Amino acid sequence: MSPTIRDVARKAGVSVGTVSHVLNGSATVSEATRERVLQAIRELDYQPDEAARTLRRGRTGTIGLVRSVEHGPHVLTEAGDYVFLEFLAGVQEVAMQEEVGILLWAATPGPSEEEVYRRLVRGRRVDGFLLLGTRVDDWRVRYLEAQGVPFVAFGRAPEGVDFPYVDVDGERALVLITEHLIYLGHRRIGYIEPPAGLTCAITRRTGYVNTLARHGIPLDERLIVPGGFTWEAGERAMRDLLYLPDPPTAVIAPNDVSAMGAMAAAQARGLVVGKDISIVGFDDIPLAAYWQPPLTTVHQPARWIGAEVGRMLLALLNDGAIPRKQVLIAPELRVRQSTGPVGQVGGVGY
Amino acid sequence: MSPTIRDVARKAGVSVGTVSHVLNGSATVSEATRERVLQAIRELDYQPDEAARTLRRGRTGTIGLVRSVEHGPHVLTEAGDYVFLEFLAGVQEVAMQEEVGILLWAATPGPSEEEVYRRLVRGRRVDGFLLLGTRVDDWRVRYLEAQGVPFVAFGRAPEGVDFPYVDVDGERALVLITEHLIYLGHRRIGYIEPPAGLTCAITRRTGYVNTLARHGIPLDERLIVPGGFTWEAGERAMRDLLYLPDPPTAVIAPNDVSAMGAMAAAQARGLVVGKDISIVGFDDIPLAAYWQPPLTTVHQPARWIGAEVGRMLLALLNDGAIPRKQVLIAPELRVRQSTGPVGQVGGVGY
DNA sequence: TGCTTGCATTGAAAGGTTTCAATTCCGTGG
DNA sequence: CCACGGAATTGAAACCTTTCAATGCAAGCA
Repeated sequence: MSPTIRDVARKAGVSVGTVSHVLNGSATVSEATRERVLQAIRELDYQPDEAARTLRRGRTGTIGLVRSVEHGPHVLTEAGDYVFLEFLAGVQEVAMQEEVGILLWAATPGPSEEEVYRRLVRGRRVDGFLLLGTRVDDWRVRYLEAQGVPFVAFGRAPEGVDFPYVDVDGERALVLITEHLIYLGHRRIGYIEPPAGLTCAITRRTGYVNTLARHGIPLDERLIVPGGFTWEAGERAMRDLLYLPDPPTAVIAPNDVSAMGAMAAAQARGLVVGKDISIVGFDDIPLAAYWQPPLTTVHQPARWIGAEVGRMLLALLNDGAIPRKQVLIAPELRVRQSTGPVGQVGGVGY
Repeated sequence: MSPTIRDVARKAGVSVGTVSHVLNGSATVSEATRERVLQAIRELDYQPDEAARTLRRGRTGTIGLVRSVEHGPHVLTEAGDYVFLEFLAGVQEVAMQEEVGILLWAATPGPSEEEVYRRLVRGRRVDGFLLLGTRVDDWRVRYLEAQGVPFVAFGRAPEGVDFPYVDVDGERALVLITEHLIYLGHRRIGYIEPPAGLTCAITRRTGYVNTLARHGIPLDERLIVPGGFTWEAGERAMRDLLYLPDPPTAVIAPNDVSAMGAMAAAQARGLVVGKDISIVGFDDIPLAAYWQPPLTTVHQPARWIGAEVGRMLLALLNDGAIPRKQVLIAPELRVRQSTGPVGQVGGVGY
């Protein structure tokens, strides 16, 4: 069907080797034959078969991106996904430029996810991986390192582990958030945790806990509730916090979408967000600034991170080395109207 | 490095052919040898090389999805992207189930996009394509049909063209929207168009124009302004409409995000949305219901569409045929508070 | 016993490229 | 006129599977 390199060779009156050399610049070819070969390629509309190339070269020109999704029928598009969208946009920008493909896969963490990675790696379908959201004890990291497959992560490496990544400094971010709330007069600050197991859960909590301590505010364990990145998780956590005998006057959510869910729960209780209760998010998704009330949050340049992570992986693939192995971004707090000075304590009629 | 089928054969004491048959069930293999082969595979942690498979089989197990992006440094994540996100989630759901990969690429419409498709098709990198947003005169459709490459589109085929697609009936949607506004008493209804060139621009406009006519409302060309799917496009279009000597009392935007931009522009003029001016979106993105004021819009089940389109393509690839070639979804109007009865005409103080 | 049948297994070709060692071809210097 | 060196080109192996025709073998039947 499709013309092969052999057809081109025949048409141009040269050997297949020569055509290949023209294609790849792998040997000097005289200008005359070069032109003849290119002409034949044009006339036949020839395009090298990528499978054959990959087989021979051992490189695919593709990077892998496996999305971790939870179980259930509607597994994807949980809220972290607005960040995913931006991240992906960044990755695509450099992928487009460098002419590499992105092989997108989805898997639920656990054995089936491991199977996916195994298949992609051992089946040689990709040259390297982008990891999204690193975990404290990350099987993927161990596996890819063991197999010698390059990867770069969006998400900090846990203590004692060393791999290339880009991340916003979550510990520092929580210092900023917590101090902001303390300066507003809050002393009972609720903290909704990111999903357990993620490295960001550790680092952020450290920032929260240390800042309270530094300001002489005793830690109340009941103010720390498990959470997740979804609207529903934020709603639920906020409800739990408001049920406390001595509820918080401010709440820190693990991301913007769950903060919005938390807002909804607070408003359902008749609270005015930014006045009766302060709420802080994380990510600064495009809509955060336009939310009612506009959401105080930490800016996460997901698109830039995506592009950077992509560039780092490509550098790793092309040169085997990387200019700067770990990039930790200083967080910026975007103060908006969802946070405000603490009101009359306990005066939130219920 | 990695073990090959030959290693497995040697270890199990059979020929490579037999191993392949075990792998693919392509011939009857006695239970005893079968078990021996599987054992060898396990011990070696063997995984067939996908490039070699693809080369031999002529199938990649991958479907292509090329995102059309506009020029500029920040090309992606224009607003259609919330829909893209949901759409992608749907596609990924079935891709995960059927164990096929998604090869994601990005290209700006024009010659470079054509080049991308050519490379993917002729380089045999994918088995088929998913098209996102069909155009009136769509080079991609012509090319893929000419090359005999299967594809399914999210977006209706233009008049006289026949290919498999899934879409919400845009014409009917605009009938619903326009009638809703007319019932609320509006007679000057602004219409912001989707980007020119998309098939949906044609079909939707038809619905708008016909409905006005059916209700005896004369068409005012000045109320139809060009637009796009971005926040900024909505803002700009709304500003233009409000500058008219006799501005509209209701405005229809091409999607939710541009509707939000339009809202911002109206509010900047001191108008109360839902009272002084009604605004309607399209898509019903997850945040539309939570917007202030909640946005009246047409629901577009993008996730379901993604899954359906994926299923259709896989059916096409596996069976060469498809149960139902074209799926046109009846639109549902979600009426919320961004639309309301027409106020005192012209009384919008400026 | 000889022959057929059917199952299990094998060997080798084919798929399309890259790459390496080998060859051809020129022109130049001795 | 020969030898040599460098540039251009070639041929074939290698990458790893799948698949098809062929082979081996045992059992069943006459």
